[in-house]
Amino acid sequence: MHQVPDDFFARAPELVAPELLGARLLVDGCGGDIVETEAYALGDEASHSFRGQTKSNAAMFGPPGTAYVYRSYGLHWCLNIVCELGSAVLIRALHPIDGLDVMAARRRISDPRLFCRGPGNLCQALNVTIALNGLLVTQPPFLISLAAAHPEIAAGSRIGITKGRDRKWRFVIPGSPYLSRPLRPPTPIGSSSVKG
DNA sequence: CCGAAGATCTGCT
DNA sequence: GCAGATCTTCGGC
Repeated sequence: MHQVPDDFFARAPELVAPELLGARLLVDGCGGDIVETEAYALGDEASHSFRGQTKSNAAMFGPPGTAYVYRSYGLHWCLNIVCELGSAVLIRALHPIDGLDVMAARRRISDPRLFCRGPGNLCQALNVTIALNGLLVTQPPFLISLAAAHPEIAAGSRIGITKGRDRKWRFVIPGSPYLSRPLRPPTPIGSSSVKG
């Protein structure tokens, strides 16, 4: 584990996203190791930045390393880390390690595999809300340490989007029990399943 | 000015 | 596998 270099996030999100796998993400000392990320680029029709800067997505146009937190479906919060201008990496799941009892209480469940399974659950477990929007993830209450060694990485289609499904910008540690969904093998032509 | 859509999650069938 | 919960911005009329 080591410090994040100053220019780490000042790159294309599809390069940063796989490198965040295995990194430890803590918020006020609570969190664990990232096992699933997705990249959203500027000019990417699936990205919130696609139609330009607005009030709600302004953090996406902030400096690299900025936290972009948005509300999803009126209920959940989701955490992104801004990369080069107008792009970001969505943190989708992590392996809970520190503050397990706190996360259990926030999530009101006891199975650690479910604490941070999916972007909404992750934010509930780490107490990430709009209050953290616009803050730098290289500063408190955030703490990010990159993995000492690169873990095994696999890529697939992003989840829950209707546009931009062609890009294989979902990155996971294959076989991890903490993924929001398992990574499925490439879908044969003509299959009923579309999601990867 | 109004309403459709949305980077989700849970519980029930 | 699917519908419902729930809210806010922004795009279109």
